[in-house]
Amino acid sequence: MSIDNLVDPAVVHMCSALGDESRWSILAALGEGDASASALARRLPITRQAIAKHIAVLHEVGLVETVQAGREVRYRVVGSGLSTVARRLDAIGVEWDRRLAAIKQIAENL
Amino acid sequence: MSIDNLVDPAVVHMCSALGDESRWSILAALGEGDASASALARRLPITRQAIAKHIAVLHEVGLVETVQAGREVRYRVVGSGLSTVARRLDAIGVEWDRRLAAIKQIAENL
DNA sequence: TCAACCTGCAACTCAATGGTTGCATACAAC
DNA sequence: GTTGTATGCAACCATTGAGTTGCAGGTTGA
Repeated sequence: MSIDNLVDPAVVHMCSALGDESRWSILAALGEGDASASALARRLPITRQAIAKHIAVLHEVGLVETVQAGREVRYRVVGSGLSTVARRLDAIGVEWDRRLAAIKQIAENL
Repeated sequence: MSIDNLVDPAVVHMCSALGDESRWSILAALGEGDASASALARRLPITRQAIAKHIAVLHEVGLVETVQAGREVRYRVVGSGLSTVARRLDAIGVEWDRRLAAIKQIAENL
């Protein structure tokens, strides 16, 4: 298995989405239960529009899903999205360590 | 266990570091074996200085380690770093899904 | 009808960052 | 000693992106 094959653009985008504190705050807030953008804006120190942009990013990578509830749009965390990227990262990490161990053994046999 | 306790600044920084294509290219190149910044610059389409900055970021979050080899500084991937963040992400994802299932069950019991 | 919401879109500011060039330094080899 | 190569630091540019304000369109309910 090649390392390059393990590098997935989807994983990069997912990590990019997760590399922001505000986005984690939104995810944490949604962890208390589904909420609309306006509801989140009342609890978080940023505006509704900023939250909307963040949620768009999170939705794009599949970390949140939308639930239409009357006139408002509620958002929900998709926990399995995190688990998916976690498995990918772990696989890559294991592969790297395996390769490193192989190189080490070759060096010792010299 | 609270979601907020699961949100770790170290994880955010790690994800931020992994949210860049060039950084993944560097990691992939290092997966072929340890290399110096100059050596990487010959293989990648960006300058040595750009690579040095990226490696500084990767080193800061513990994804690469430095190996002094004479006058040159070689870099090595730390695969366990990926595995660590993977476990954290998976734990958070599982917790979110568990909570979501609990909410669902409460709703069904109404 | 009108007021109070929620939503969406567009334009703007401002800081962070990916990338560059340039220069100075240090070490290795011929 | 000189040449070639490796590193480090600083300044600079261009782009991205987080966040804001402002405005317009829909719903709900009094």
